[in-house]
Order: sequence, then C-alpha cells, then structure tokens
Amino acid sequence: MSVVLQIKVAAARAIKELYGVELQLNEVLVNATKPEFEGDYTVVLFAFVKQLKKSPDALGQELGNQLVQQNGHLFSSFNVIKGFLNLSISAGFWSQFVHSQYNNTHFGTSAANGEKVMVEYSSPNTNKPLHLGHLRNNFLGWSIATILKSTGYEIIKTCIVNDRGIHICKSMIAWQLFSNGATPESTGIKGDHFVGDYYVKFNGEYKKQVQDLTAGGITEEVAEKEAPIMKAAQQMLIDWEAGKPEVMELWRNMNSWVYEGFAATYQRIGSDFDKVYYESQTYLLGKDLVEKGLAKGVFFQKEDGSVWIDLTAEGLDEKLVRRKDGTSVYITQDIGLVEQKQKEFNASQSIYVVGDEQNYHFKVLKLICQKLGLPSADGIYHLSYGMVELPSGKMKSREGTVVDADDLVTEMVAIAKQKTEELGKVKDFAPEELIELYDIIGLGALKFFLLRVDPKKKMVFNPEESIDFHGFTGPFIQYTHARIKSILRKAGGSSEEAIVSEQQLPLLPLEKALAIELEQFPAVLQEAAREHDPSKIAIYTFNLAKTFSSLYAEHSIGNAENEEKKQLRLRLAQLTANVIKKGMEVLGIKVPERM
RNA sequence: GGUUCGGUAGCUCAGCUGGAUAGAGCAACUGCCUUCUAAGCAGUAGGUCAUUGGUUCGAAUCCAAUCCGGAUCACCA
Repeated sequence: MSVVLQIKVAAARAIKELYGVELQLNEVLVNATKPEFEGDYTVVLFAFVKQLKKSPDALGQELGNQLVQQNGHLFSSFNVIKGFLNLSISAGFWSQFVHSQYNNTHFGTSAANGEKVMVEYSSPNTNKPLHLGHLRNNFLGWSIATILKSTGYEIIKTCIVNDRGIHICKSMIAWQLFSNGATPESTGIKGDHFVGDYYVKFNGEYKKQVQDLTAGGITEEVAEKEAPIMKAAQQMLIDWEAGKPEVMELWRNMNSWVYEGFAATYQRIGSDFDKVYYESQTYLLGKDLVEKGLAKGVFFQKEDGSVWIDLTAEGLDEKLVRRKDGTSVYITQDIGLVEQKQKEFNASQSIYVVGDEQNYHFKVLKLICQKLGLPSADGIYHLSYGMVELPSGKMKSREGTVVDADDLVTEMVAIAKQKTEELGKVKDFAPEELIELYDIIGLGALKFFLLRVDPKKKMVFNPEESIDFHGFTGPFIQYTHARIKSILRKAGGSSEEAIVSEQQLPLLPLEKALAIELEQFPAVLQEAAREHDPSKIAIYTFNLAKTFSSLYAEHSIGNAENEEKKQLRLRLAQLTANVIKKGMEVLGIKVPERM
C-alpha cells in the first residue's frame, strides 16, 4: 500500500475515532508538502472544517497528535500552518523501504489479475510507407500494452492492415503503367517505399490527366471522374473483388513487397503483434450482423433499400450501415471485426489506438455494438491521440511534407552516433556494441519525444531543429542510468548485509526526496494504466532522474561519509536504476549500462 | 451551423477529482570538471494561466458566455 494511501487510511480512521465522522478515502486530500514547509506529505483540512465544526488550527493539532500517536512507525512529527497539516514521515520508514526494495527488480509491477485486454494499433495502409504519425501510434500502442501488462493484464497486441480498396489499386495501376517490370530487388528500394512511389506516380499522372481534360473544356468535376487512369483503378477494384487471377497476383506481389518493408521498420522500432488481421479477409464481416440488426429493430431500411441506424436520440445522426446496392461500409466491417475478436479472444477490454479524427467513428461503433447486444461492446475503448503537426501545420503527402519513419529513425541514430563520438567516452566499445548503443540512444530520444506528451494532445515536430539529447529527453534518463551502473560497478554493488543502526540516521533532504519519489512508482504505473497515458511514466521517470542527478552532484555515493550512508546511497542508487529501467522499458526504451 | 478537443514563460510541454508564493525542458545569462561519467549540477531572468462574468474560505483547475485554433458531422477508408 502506498504511503499516500496509508496516510488517507490513517487520517480517515483518526477522524472517525476523534469525531465519529465516517469519511471516504477519496475525501481525504493528501499532497506532497511544499519544499518551503517542514514535512513530507500534507493533509488539507479545509474540507473537514465545516463538517466537523472545528477551527482549522484546532483540527490540525488534534488530528496531528492522533496520527503521530497511533502511527509511530510512519510519522515522526507534524506541524499545522493555516489549514494544512504537514506530516513528516519517519526516517526509519524510508530506510526500511529502501533496504527492502533495492533488490526487487519487479518493484512497481503487479501480479496477473486474470483479465485479458486487446490493444489494436499501427494499422497501416499497404500503399505507402510509415510516417511520423504512425510512429506516435506504434509507440503509444506498444507502450500502453506493456504498461497494462506490467500492471497485471494479459495482453493481445493486434494490427489491422488496410490491404484492399481503391487506394491500393492506384499503386497497382501506376506500377503496370510506369514500372517496366521493376521490383524492389531490381531497384534496391525498400518494398514499402517502392510501392509508395507508385502511389505518388498515380497521383501525378491523375492530376495531369484532369488538367488536360479541363483544358479541353470539361468541368473539373467531370474530369475527375473521367480521367482514364482513375477509371482504370476503379475497374481494377471491381476485378479484384471478382478475384480476377492476374489482378490478384499483382496485388499479392505488391503487398508482399510492402510487408517486407514494414517488417524491417517494425523490427527497427520494436513493434510487434500477436495477431494481424487483413482487411481483405475481414471486409465482408458484419454482413450477417446487419440482418440481425434489422430483425432486432436496431436498424431500419429506407425505400431505396439502404440500411441505417438512427442515433439522433444519442445526439448523433442517422448512420448508414449498408448501401442500397447491398455492399457494406467501413463501420460494418468494424462491427464484424468486433464480433470476430470476441469469438477468438474474448477479451474484457479492447483498446483501439487510433487518431482523434476518428472520435466520431468510434463513438458510433461502440453505440451500435451496444445496441446489437455484442458482449464485448462495453469493453471498447478508443485511445484517441492527437496528430503530429509541423510548425507549418498538418503534414500533407501531396505537398511532400510528410516525415518518413525510416528516414527519421536513421537520422536519429546518426545524430546519436555523432554526439557520442564528440563526447568520446566509449572508445573501448567494440564496433557492434557501438552500433547497438547508437540505436538505443537514437531511438530512445525519438520514442521519449513522442511519448512524453499527453496522447490526447496534438503535438508539434520541427524538422529544422533536431530532437534534443539534453534535458527532458530519453538520453538524459539513459545517461542517468549509465552513471548509476558505473557507480555500482565501481562499488562492487551494495553488500548483501544491510547495515542499519538502531537509531535511524535522519535522511538528508536529497536522500529523502529520492526515497519519496521512488516509493511513488507503483502508484504512477497504476495511474498510467488507468488513464492509458504513457506520458505519466515519461514525466515521472525524468523527474526521478533529475532528483538522482542532484543527489549525485551534492553527495558522494561510493565514498559516503560512513558505511551506513554508503549502503543507503548505493541502495537508493540501485533502486533508482531499477525503476528507471522499468519505467523506460514500458515506454519501449532501452537503457544502456554505459554511454 | 451541430458536436467535440484545445488556448499556461520567446518555443515545446507539465500542473486541471478546486488548496500554501503556477512548474520543467529548450533558447539567453552566471558559476561549477586534480574525487563516483559535465548527455550533468547550482543559480539569474522570463507569466494578465485567451477574455469576461459566476460558484466559495479559496479558481490555471468547476460553471456560463465570448474570442481564437484543430478535428469531425460521406452511400471515403
């Protein structure tokens, strides 16, 4: 049980005993004490003043006395200022905490709770390579899955690949027209980029054809429909749906090139999936659910035969679920996939990591599933995240302002190499160790940069300024970890025999600050899991590293004043390294032993 | 227009279940490497928390209105 929780419990009990008033734990407000005052944690009393008909000062004195008397192991003293009861936690408590946890590499994590959660993320299109937006998605998805895993959930990571539709046909047509049979192998271009190039070529040619047609006096609207290359793409989609052999073969070929490219990128950035769904195999799902919905009266049919759901009572619109020609729409597939996942995995929660532009879609999806009575409907959770924008605004593929994922990763690793070489601290590393280190640092900087921001918020990436390696960054935290490891190596680790004197030495302010922060890690991890928010971990881990750095600069750890201090500090350092490692691990970031 | 998310230091962001004098990082400036890694530490400077009103012991935080910006409201996916 965390210290904050212990304080709440103790305070609620004391108030009950003193005044006979029963309080809920969440009615007791406990904050960290401001540095200018004496104490570690503060109970805010104003809320009780009216209810208990006591002055804040009298209440504080009585409550403080009661708490210290009854919880001598926890509290050493208290003071009351205005309506704030400042409590000092006893030095013995913190030492005991450090000495009991320093070697616990699972500190903060929870045992399996038997609950199963699906996390769907990444969801690429097979007509273009991954870009910066996908990176945010992948890092978020992987991280939230790992956070949930470390708090006791069983995780199934999934990905739905958008491998069919008109956009795929566009790249296919362009390849037929312009490639002369070129392949990734023959050109040496990574498969996903190779196919993406033909998608771009399609758009270039399409634009040209529309211009030519409008120059001939046709309106733009008609020209867009009549452009031969667009008609060819549409015909190809029809042929694909009909299963025409040569189209299918081309489709399979081009997709296999893309998958090869994706696999390399995923491997590089550390994304992986337990189950991959392909839209080509799921796009017909959900058709029977339309019938079921009609029978249940959840859906209704219009005169032209199209099928709808009326969500006006929920403040939304009428939403189409089947076209008049009998083909299904996007959301119908998604409903079908909800049912499919439920059959396969029967998870209690299903998290979709998808951009906030689809907020409305997921609201509708969940509502429809609930109305259809699908058992997993209530477990649908849209982890909605904001776009990554450039200083000039949104990234636009048409304007060539998309930041490519592979390029960015390569650049980050190159910068990591350059900075490391400038510092010249790892000259004794073997070549392959250096390559690994540059990867760890470059990717660490990138992942931390994208995960340190609240997922809900859109964020800005400026390609002109490279991502920082100082301050609130991944490399700073990695560096802190490497320093601790260096100390521990030199000290030969802390000894197994704890040296704890009878009368606890008071902790120095920085030692105590570090202990307090370390003790909060399990609660932070829980909170990040509950709120689906990795940035909580990023911020916490950074602050922890900062506190350690202050201690490091102020007090010697390996050569402390005496043996007891030395053991305490070594163990504080070791616990800090463990927590940094775990915190970074759930963000998908590795920490080096040296850098 | 409806719905919805946001607006905090020059820049990027914390803080938002109401609590003490609003915090970091970057950029700027000042110190600190003959003792554990200076990718660091200590410090200075930088704020009308978009605006107005309300709720109350107390508001960046809650409510209302207004202004600004994004997303969305497809027989696209």
